[in-house]
Amino acid sequence: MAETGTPAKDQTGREPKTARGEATRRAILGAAEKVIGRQGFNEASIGSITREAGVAQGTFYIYFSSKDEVFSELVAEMGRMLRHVISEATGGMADRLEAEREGLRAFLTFVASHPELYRIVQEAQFVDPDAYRAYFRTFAEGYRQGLAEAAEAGAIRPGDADVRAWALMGIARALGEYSVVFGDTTPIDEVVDIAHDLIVDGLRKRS
Amino acid sequence: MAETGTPAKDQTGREPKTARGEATRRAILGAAEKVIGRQGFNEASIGSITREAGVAQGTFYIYFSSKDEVFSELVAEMGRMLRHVISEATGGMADRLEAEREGLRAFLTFVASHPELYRIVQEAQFVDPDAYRAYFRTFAEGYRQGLAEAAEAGAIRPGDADVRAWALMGIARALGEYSVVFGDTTPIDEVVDIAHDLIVDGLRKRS
DNA sequence: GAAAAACATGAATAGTGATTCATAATTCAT
DNA sequence: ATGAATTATGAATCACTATTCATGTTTTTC
Repeated sequence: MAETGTPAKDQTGREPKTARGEATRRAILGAAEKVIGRQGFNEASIGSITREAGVAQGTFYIYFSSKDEVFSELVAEMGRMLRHVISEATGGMADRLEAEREGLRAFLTFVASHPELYRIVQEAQFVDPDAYRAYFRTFAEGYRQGLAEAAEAGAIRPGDADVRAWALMGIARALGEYSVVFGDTTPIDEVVDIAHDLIVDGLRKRS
Repeated sequence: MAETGTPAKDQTGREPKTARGEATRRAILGAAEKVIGRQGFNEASIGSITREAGVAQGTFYIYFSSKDEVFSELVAEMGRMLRHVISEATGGMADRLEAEREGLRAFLTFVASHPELYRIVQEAQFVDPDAYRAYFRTFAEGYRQGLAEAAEAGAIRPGDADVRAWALMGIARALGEYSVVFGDTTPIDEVVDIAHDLIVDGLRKRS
């Protein structure tokens, strides 16, 4: 009966039923994150993943039904971790503009310490478009709501929450990429302050 | 601009020396844009590209030395076209903030009419990281300069031009993706106005 | 108008790597 | 302890596709 916890997908690689199996599955997932994050989806062979995990090639298929499946799982994991980290950071904040700042800081901090996961999400656009869109839609929807409520409450200027949500996500993403992909070394706190200043007050000079 | 015409790279597929060859090369490049843009780099086989172009498989290698090479060429082409379109749109503008608006509009318009090229640039991050970084660095540098000069001249509030350039590129990119990848149908002009309002005046409510 | 140069063909090659499977080892339940 | 379930192995399979090449066609050159 029970059978909760089962993602209800297809006949995917079955869940381990032993501590030993659980450990092996984790090892493979961790190795996949490392190897795919480093070499990209196509360069990362099942062989290189299992080698990194220290198991035989066939073992992979005990826990995952395909190369794509392990990838999707990583994308979903990234989404969960990120949402957790951000909501943790902005949880009790009353001031929307401050929440904006702290959310950005949490995002950039997380990304800096998980560059592999970051690359994986980017690549998901091509490897697993559904997972990619789900990832962004989930974020965008939460963001949109927050902005809409803040505008409603008069905490920020009114304006289309949808487009704003995408624009602000775009800033976060670009700055994450700036450091991860382009290797910029400006300290996160500085980047956050500069970007937050732009987000809050815009470019226009005031008299 | 000028340029010699010979990219000076390695022993790449040679340039055509005949009108006929020129036409074939163009056909292949166009087919590659269509097929790779639609199916992604890895799904797009040389066979599918040459079929689309209406030539034999071997013909591909008369003009390109590898699958990667045709890809790089497309990325470079996208960069050139985009820079041209944007500088065309913002060329004589005195007001920096207006230039910002028109640049964004030009970008979104271009992207909407060339969704394949857009996807290709995104994918370049994994297929040809050097081309990808070159593409963004070139944009970022131009943007940075524009912002720095505007700040210098007192046309906008002072602030780190580098981070701002990346943030603003991020907005453009996210909004482009919003329409191309996520199929949003909000008219470009509306999106531009909302985003420009945010860029210029920020989120903060003023008394 | 003939040899040369350029272009085109598509079947063959050749390397790759995801997935399967027969077999073996380990762990669990009783 | 012992049969059943679970987990692990890694060599073999199998499909796929980038690239090459020997040959044929078209265009240019003189």
